[in-house]
Amino acid sequence: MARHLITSAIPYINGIKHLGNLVGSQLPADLYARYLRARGHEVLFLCATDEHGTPAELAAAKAGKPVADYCAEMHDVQARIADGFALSFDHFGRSSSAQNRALTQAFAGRLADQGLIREVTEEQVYSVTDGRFLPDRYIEGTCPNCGFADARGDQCDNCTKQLDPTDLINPRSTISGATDLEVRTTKHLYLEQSKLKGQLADWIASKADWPVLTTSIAKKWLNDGDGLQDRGITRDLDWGIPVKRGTEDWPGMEGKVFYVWFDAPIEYIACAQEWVDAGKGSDWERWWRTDKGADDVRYTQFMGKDNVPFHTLSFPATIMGADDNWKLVDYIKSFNYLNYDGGQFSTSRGRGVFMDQALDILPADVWRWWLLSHAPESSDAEFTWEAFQQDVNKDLADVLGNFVSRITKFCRSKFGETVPEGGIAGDAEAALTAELDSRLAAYAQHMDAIEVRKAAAELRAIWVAGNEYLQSTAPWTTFKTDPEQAACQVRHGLNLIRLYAILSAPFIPDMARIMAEAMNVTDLDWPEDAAAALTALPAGHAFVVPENLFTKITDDQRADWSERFAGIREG
RNA sequence: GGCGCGGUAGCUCAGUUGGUUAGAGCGAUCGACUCAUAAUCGAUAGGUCGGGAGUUCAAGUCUCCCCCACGCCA
Repeated sequence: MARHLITSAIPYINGIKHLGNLVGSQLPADLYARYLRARGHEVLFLCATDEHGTPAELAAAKAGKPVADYCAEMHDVQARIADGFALSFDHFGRSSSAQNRALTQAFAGRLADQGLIREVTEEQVYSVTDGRFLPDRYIEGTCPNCGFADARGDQCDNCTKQLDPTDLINPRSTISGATDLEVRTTKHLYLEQSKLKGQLADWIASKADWPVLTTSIAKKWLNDGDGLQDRGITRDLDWGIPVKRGTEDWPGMEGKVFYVWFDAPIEYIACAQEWVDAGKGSDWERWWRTDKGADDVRYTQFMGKDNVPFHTLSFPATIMGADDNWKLVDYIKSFNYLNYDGGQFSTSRGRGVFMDQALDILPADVWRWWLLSHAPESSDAEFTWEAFQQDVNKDLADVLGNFVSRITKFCRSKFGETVPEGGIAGDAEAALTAELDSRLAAYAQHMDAIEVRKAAAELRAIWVAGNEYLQSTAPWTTFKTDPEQAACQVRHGLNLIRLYAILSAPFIPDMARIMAEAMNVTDLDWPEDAAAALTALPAGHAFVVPENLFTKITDDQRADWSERFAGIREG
C-alpha cells in the first residue's frame, strides 16, 4: 500500500468546460484515482476552480454580477457537473479561498527572502474609460505591418506578426471600445526563474520516464532563445490575491494582485488545507511537506499540453525557490487535444459538446468510456458522432451490456435467480482462467503506467473473453443433455459479471455499481487471481436480472445531436 | 518564420534498444449459434508503413531533404 497524491489541472471559472477539457485532465485523473483506491492504496485526489484574473472579471461584468458572487455560483455549477461525471475528488476547492490567499502570500514572501524576486518598472497601456490597465489581448487596433483592422495587442491574427500593444495604430479597448488609452508606468514583481534554470534542467533531465510530450515542451521553454525567462507574477487588477510579503504589506505594491498563474498552482496545496478545514481529512502536511511524511507520497499531475510549461517550470520554480520542504511532482501525465468533427472544440463559438449538455443527453458512463478509450495520449484525437455512436453501442451495449443480459436471463429461465449448483470445471474453464490471469496482469500494468487507451482496450478484451467463453461452451446446448454441466458454465458466467463490476469501475462507475448490485455483492476487492474471482459467488447465491446497462444510440439521435452541437451555443 | 507532435489496412490506433511472412478494434464479406439489447462467436479480404535519397547483412524503426495536417511561439 502506497500513498498517492493526484491533482487535475484546475479549470478556469468563466464557464462550463467542453469534453476536450474533460478528457485532458479531470477524467484520466479520476480513472487513476479510482484504480489506485481499488488496489487498496491511500489516495488524495484534489481539484479546484481557477478563479482569478481578467476573464473572470469580464465574465462577471457580462453577467451583471459582482465577481465574487459570480465565481461562487460558477464554482457550484462546475462542482455539480463534476459530480454528474462521477469525478471522485476528495475535495473540489477554490483558488480564491482564504487558505490559498495566505499560502500564496507566504510563498511570495519566502521567495523574496531567498532573493528570487525583483521589482521591475514597466510601461503598460491604461484605459481611462475602463479605469484599468489592459492586458495585451484586450487591446485591438490596426496592424502596422499589414493594415489588418482587428489586430490584437499581442499578435496580428492576419499576418501572425507578434506585436507590442504600443505598435497598434488607433488602439482601442476591446472591453469598452474606448480609445482614450494611454501608456502609464507601473511596477511589478518578477520571479527570477532564470536563476533556477540549472536546477530545473537537472530535474527535468532526471525524469526519463515522463511522456515525451511533457519533457519536450519543458526542454523547449528551458532552452529556446535566451532560455528560461523571468516571469511577472503580479498584475494591476482588483480581482485576485492582494500582493503581500508573507503577512506584511509590500511597499509599492499597494492595489496590485498576484498573477493568476502564480496563485493557481499553489491552490493544489491550499486545496489540501481546504480539504482538512472542510472536515474531510485531518492532516494535509503529510501529503505536501517532505519533512512531515510526504517523502513517501507519489504525486501525479494530469493536464492538457497547454498547461505543461507552468507545471514543469513555473510551479516547480516556485517550489524549488522556496526551498522549504514542499513536495515536487513525481510524474506529469499530459494530453493532446480532442478535436470535434474535423475542427476544434471552441468555447467562444460554442462548437462541440459541453459538459452540461453531455449529461443532458446521455449517462456519464457513456462519455467516460468513449473519451477514456480514445484519450489523446500520443497525438490529437478526433470526436465524430458516427464513431461515438458505433463505438459505445458496440462496446457498452453489445459486448458488455449484452453479456450481462444474456447470462442472467438464461440463468433465470433455467435455474431461477440463484447461482446454480453442480458440474465440474474442465478445459474450457481452465482456458478462461488462464486468459483472464494474463489479461488481468496486462490491465494492471497499463493502469499502473497510466496508459489509458491500452488499459481500455485490455478491459474490453476481458469483456470479450466472457462472450467467447459462453459461445464456446454454449450452456443453452449443454443444458439439453447435461444440466449439471450447464450449471457450472452459468456459474462461471455470473461470476464474470462480478469480476467485470470490479475491473470496470474506474472507467464506468455507475454501470459497475449496477452490475455489483444485480449480483448482490458487497465484496469488491481487487481480484488476486482469476481462479478465485471465478468462484467468488457460491452456488445458492441470489441475484437479480438487471435492467439493460445501456440502451443503444439510434441513428435519429445521432443525426439530431450532430446538428444541434455544430453551431452556436446559446447564452 | 522558428520550434514541437504526428502522417502505418476504408475508420480509430499499437508497433519496445533496427531483425523472421507489419498487428488490434471497428467497418466489409462469408460462415456458426439462437441464451441475449437482430446481440454473440469464428474465418476471410484489405497496407509499396506520406514521398525521395542514404547508412546497414537487415529500416515502419537510424541520417538527410521534401510534402501534408495540427499545435505552440510567454
